[in-house]
Amino acid sequence: MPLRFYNTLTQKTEEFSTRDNVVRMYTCGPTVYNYAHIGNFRSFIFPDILRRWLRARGFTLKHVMNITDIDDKIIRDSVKAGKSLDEFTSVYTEAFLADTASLRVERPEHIVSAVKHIPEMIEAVQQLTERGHTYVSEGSTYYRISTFPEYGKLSHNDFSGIRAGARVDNDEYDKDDARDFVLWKAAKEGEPSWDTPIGVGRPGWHIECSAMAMKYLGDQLDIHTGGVDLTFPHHENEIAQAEGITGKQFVRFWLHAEHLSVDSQKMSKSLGNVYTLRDLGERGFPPEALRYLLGSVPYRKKLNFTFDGLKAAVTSIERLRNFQLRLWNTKLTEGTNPAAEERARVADSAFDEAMDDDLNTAEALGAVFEYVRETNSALDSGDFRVGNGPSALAFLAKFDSIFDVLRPTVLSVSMAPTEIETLIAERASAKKVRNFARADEIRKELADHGVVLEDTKDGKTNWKPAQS
RNA sequence: GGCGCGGUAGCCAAGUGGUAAGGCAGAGGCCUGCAAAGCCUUUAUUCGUCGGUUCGAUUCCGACCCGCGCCUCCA
Repeated sequence: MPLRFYNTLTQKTEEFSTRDNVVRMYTCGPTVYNYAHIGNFRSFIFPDILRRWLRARGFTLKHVMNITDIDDKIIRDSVKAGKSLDEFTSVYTEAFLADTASLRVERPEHIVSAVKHIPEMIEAVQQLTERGHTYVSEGSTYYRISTFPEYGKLSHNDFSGIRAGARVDNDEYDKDDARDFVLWKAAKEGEPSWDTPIGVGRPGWHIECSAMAMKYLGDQLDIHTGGVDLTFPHHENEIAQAEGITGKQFVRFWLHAEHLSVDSQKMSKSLGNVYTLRDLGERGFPPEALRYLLGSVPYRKKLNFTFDGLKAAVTSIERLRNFQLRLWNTKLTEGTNPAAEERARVADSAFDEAMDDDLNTAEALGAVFEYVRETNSALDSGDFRVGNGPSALAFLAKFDSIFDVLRPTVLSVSMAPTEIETLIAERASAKKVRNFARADEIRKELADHGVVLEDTKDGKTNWKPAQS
């Protein structure tokens, strides 16, 4: 079966390909008015896994993500903090980039700042005006959605019941129609603004994504990702803007990531269940645990975050790492077992098939763990030979090229390797004379330094860092 | 009210018109001086409820119940 994704636009799972094997992809990035929480990261780990899988399937990526560094909340909070826009947003932009880096989220080819693209947004608004899609009211420019009959096609909302031209009373805005949205906001006292041909003011939120996406990716994108909550109105408005200008289909595939809840409830400050990556770190969880947890549930399925789930992720990762260590450390007998090669082949194709099916990571992991169990069993029985090593390591490497969790972030070992080896040798001598008390004492000492020992059948002792 | 998603073992979760992947946790066992790691057995006669279609439905259809999201800013 070919690679396929569920497309919000058509509400169907569709085969994916591009003419030139280049994927033009846009991801709605963060609004940098605070530290990102773990729910936000689901929306960024998803496109990361998507990127990695597309590359594994031979595509070249041209991926753009925006940083929204001008909007109402930013203005509100920066004023409150007594900081300039740039002073205020740069803190959270840096934090976001650091967090996503520690979560091993690959950097898109372009990370673009909204405030650095004001001219592009002005031009987009002007083009919409030329095409009769806008009107000005009290200095602000609005998009008149009655000029875009297809409005609602992404969110599958029917807006035909809303009367075009019916004046809507609204405390804040003076719009002709309730669904019209602002493209350019007239300047207000004490707020940052730009003096431009379309007036003194600042951009509306929606226009930045359309303008920047088209600047870097052209008129038509292959994939656009974002959280489900952005489907309406943000992405609907992006379509109205871009297609209002070009008359061409803006995006072929709209992919939306479901939300994360915490203890079955929406994250909110009042419930005290908003967690950041730093919070998890303080509780002893490394970033890859969150990465695994968020990646293990298919992106279109709601995910309920619990600390038990996070612990399970840690244990699962450890199982995979142990397997990798075993492959590295075990002395294998000569030869190649065809059955083991077949297992690797079956697991590999099951993994591919699962990922091709709209990134079914849960099923892909099922293939991985089944393979690990069977191969551990073969290692126990000696049915796994030297010649089977490469296919096993290759499969594990493929898994890790997508999930990227095998490399430990924190090496909690607080002892030099030579010293560890010396103690292991001393323990071996103690064991030889059945001085188990001394042997256990040494093992305890090493454990206190974050070192876990494993005695193997052939009398060797391996060590590994303790899990946090 | 409109649009959309979901209800599968203690928890997370995959899946199919033909009789329930995988992970975590629990229990028992093998291995081990003891551990660690690993393996084996065990844990859903059953997939929200009630009807229907079918030789056969968890999987299709209908109704209902429950949870959630969006419809204003939101990943």
